[in-house]
Amino acid sequence: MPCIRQKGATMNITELAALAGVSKTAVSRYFNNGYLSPEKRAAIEAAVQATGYAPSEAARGLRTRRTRQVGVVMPRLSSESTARVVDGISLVLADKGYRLLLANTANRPEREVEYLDTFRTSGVDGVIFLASIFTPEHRAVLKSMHIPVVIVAQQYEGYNCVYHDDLGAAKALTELLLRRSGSRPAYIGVTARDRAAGWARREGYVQALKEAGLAPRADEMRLSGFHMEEGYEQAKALLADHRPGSIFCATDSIAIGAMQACREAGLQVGKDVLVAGVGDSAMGRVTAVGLTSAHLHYKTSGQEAAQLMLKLLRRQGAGTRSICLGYEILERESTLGNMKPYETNSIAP
Amino acid sequence: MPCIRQKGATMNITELAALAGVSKTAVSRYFNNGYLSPEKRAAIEAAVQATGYAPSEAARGLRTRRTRQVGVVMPRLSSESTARVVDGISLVLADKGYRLLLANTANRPEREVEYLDTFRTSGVDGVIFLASIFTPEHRAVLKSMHIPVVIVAQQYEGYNCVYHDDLGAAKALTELLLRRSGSRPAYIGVTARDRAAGWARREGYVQALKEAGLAPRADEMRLSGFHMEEGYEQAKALLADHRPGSIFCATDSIAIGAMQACREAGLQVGKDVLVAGVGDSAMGRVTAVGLTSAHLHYKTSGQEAAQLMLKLLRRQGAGTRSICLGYEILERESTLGNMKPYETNSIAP
DNA sequence: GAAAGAAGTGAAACCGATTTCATATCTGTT
DNA sequence: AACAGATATGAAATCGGTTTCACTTCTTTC
Repeated sequence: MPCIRQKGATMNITELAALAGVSKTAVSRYFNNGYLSPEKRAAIEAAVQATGYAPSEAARGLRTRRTRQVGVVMPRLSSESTARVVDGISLVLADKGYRLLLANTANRPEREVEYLDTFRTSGVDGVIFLASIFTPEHRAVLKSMHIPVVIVAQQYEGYNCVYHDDLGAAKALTELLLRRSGSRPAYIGVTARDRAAGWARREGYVQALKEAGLAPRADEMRLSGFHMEEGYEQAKALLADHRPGSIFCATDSIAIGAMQACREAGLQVGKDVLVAGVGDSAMGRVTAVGLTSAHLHYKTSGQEAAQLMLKLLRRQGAGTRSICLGYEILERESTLGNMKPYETNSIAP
Repeated sequence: MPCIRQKGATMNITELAALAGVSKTAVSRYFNNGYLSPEKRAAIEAAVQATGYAPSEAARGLRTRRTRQVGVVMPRLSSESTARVVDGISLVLADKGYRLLLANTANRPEREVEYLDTFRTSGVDGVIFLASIFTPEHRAVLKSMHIPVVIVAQQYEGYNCVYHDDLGAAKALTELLLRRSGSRPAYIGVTARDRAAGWARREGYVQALKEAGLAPRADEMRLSGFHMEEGYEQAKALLADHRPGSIFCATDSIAIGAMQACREAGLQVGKDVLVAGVGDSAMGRVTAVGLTSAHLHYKTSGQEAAQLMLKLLRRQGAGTRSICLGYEILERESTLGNMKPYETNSIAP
């Protein structure tokens, strides 16, 4: 009499083998494309169809030391750019049968190290790291990992990186502001400890100024946080001191806060004062005055990072690889001045 | 002479036990709070500190049948509401030592079923399901899962759910539009197969009309997709037919598209035509005319779902539980008419 | 002071797969 | 006809933990 499995219990390879009338080795071969006669293959297939059996990932992982899981460490999910990157990663990985383990550090850098360590011990096959700042501790933990690591949005020598041309984008936008306003743009940015959004974008601004024969001035450069409100405060302070003809902001959120401050100061954005941001956020496309920004290919960077990870997991290629993605300047009303727009504020993509 | 492990190799419990001079049973007890003398505990602690040893999750999971992983199935990450929910989930789960396995269905419902099945076999301890539509296949797969399931953003009898009062929010907003405009609001929504964002919000609109003694009219109710562009198109068509005094939109994205269409038709939003949406998106807070919307507690719903999941994993409480979260109406300029605002369009939260 | 219970211990069985190994049966080549 | 190589097979070892079990020692309790 056949043994009926209890509800809730899962069948194992031995039982399935018995059901199909083959050895468990044969069943294992069925799932791993080993030598197997067509007859056995068919018998196993039928048994699998009938029972819905699937091999235990835990047992498989124990023996093979591969979990088919990739860990992703990120500062926070509720940020448009991060969400887009993770979206890109998940699409590519899922396609290749990898699962994605998420670690949300909620903007606490100490947690980044903690999670990297969790991943090291919990047996993921690789880690994709959406870094913001990079401390010696980060370096130490990354060194101690014996699995592939890909860093997204930041460039670090000796690591596999997928990043954006933050400097180029910032420089191009600053040049645009210079041309359109005919005067020195001010700057509102974030901490330089964030080498991409902080340092590189500021450096782009500085280089553009210098190449125009202008020396950057500390009182025209302000440090803000990532939130709209902080951009608003810094812009307010800036407008109280000087009255810049234009403001380059390191992120769209800051720029949107800045535009609000300008409006409240009685200035017409896009005319009296020009504003540009970076990131091409959904918000910047629907503001009162459309925000000029640089589109960074976030989703693509996630996809590229995942592709790179897959290559590393297949042990393809030696050494580390760096992929730099470009940018695209989208000019909207916030920098029009008296010129014709390159692109108007439209809801079309 | 002590055996030096090769680089890249991980130590196992037997080796650590040897190093600490105890049995592997003792080491296991160390990590699972079993009977253990203080002396042995100290010896093991020292060995763990020295080597950085951590038990293999695969081996542990094989024996215990618990992975400390919770699967999350969601339609897409690059949506503000979804990202906020997942953010909430991850915060609570991480805090309790659970890891989060992400399945991004990229808006393809057939993938939802596929991923639920993957989770069933890959040994997660529980599944949180951010459902949009619910087919018989969904029901079948969910029935066949012998692990806890929590459904977020939708309410289904017989399942553990955390959802929003979509009907109430829609009704309240429609009533607000009725009061402010003094005329019949039109409606732009999404497919009723989505019982929360589609059916419930439409029902809220219909109920508000009926209670005001008005019969809903099919030609004033239009079906849109979730994208801004589709809201724009539907609003354009609506404005070509009638000229409604106000439009209630099932989502903020649709509403923002609709506002754009109104503007292009030469109508002043908030005066000639009132517009409201649902979701309190970041975009709606920065539009030319601030968008009146209902704040839904997305992050909280993620946290509640995770809490509920933890309870289920601890086998606490019998039967299923449903948690309904409220809403908060945020009135901005898009519905002002000639009234004083309840809340002005400010960048403050 | 005997019995009952709690605390502490390690050998061995066990979880469910993959991989090794020894062996057998087919091809196609010399 | 002998041989090499590819195909096919299943018993047994293995991965690294947890759990069971049999047993010892130390407290309480009556």
